[in-house]
Amino acid sequence: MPETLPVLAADRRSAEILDSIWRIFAAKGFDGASMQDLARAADMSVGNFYRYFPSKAAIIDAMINRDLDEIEQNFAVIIDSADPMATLRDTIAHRISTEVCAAEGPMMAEITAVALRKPEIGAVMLRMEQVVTQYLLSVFALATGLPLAEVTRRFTAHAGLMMILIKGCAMSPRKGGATESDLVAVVLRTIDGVLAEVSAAGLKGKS
Amino acid sequence: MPETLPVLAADRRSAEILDSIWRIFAAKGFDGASMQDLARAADMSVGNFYRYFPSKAAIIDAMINRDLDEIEQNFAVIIDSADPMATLRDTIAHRISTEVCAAEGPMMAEITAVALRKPEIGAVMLRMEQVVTQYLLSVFALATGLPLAEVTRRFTAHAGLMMILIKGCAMSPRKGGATESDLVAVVLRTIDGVLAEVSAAGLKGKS
DNA sequence: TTTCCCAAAGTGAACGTTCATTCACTTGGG
DNA sequence: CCCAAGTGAATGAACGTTCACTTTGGGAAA
Repeated sequence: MPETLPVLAADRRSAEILDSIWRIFAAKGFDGASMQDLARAADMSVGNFYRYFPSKAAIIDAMINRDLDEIEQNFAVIIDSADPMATLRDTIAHRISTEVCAAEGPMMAEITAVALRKPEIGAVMLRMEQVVTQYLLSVFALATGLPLAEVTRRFTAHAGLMMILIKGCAMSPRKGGATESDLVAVVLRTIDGVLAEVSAAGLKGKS
Repeated sequence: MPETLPVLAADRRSAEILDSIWRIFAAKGFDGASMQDLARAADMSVGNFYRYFPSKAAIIDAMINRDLDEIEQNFAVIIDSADPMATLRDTIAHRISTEVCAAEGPMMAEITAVALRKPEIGAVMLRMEQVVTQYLLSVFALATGLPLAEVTRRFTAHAGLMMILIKGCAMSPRKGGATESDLVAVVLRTIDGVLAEVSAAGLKGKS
């Protein structure tokens, strides 16, 4: 094994680095964080840091793919569960929750802003959203029993709406550190409405 | 008139400057745009630019208050109209529209990111959202005939949801330059649902 | 009318700092 | 002994900010 192991080790190291620098990125922003800041946060010299991430864009790219990996794991659990639709709802409810939003909001906002500014990053983020959309549609298809093509045709926009709501919760301004729980409740109720609409299409199709 | 006129002139000049630099800010971001970039875009020397905006935070502050002025004018039209609820809906529909979102999205995303990162800017943005919320609640009160206190208690979160949807539309990633019209349609339908819920409370209260 | 004056508007070179990026070098495990 | 991992000083460009200076225009004095 002269090839796969070193590559895996380097990837693991990259993941460790992302762990240590993400708070710096969230606190100072894409342009505000200097390479020396990031290297110091990762406990290494500037020169060595460049061996892992040759540019800032590469860091954001890696962070997005990192989030994507985590999301894929979440969806694996959802799809394998007994009631995928209910598990999806619970997962979203957790992601919407005040604490999770406060932790991930600044980073999401930063990446969103950069994605709209730099086309290269925008492409990466668009691909990520498309993957998430595919997963959501898979769950919809599983829950309704409808063919994926029909679900895609009818509910792609519904999936997009759900993502907007989730992102919106994370990025809404905080009064004293937390999004108001009332707002979270209403958003969750709206998501429940969307999911109910999808489920209803399944029942109608079956009857 | 030795005082009021000069002040107004300076404010007008500041507004002109904001007009010329906002595209630079949207394209390069808060930290990415240098003072020399901004001064050049405003067609003036660096030193003179500092006379109008002594810091970047002052620029964002001015931009937010600028947006707020525009929004207040919109709401003045809405509240004075024959059917405030319907006019509100049309105004939102226009703001959600693909072209408007593509134009304002990057700037909104940038400000949102900065607001979550710098508490001083976060405070300004929070105040802005609170003002907008107040206006929305005023329209709700006007349309339902319910007292403002009750409307505030029952529908503040609804107003927050509407703002999340509007921001979400502006900041969603674009495939080939525009948000998909399907998504816009679903979002608008959701907003219609929220407005209908509010209106229903008014009918119930009256019957 | 002409002259003069002064405050406001505007200039841009200069300063010290910080940045991204490079590279000759050292370290350590196999 | 070799190669990947790691170092950090060095470099030149770009940054924010300042400041001594010039230009402009609208009255007051002549």
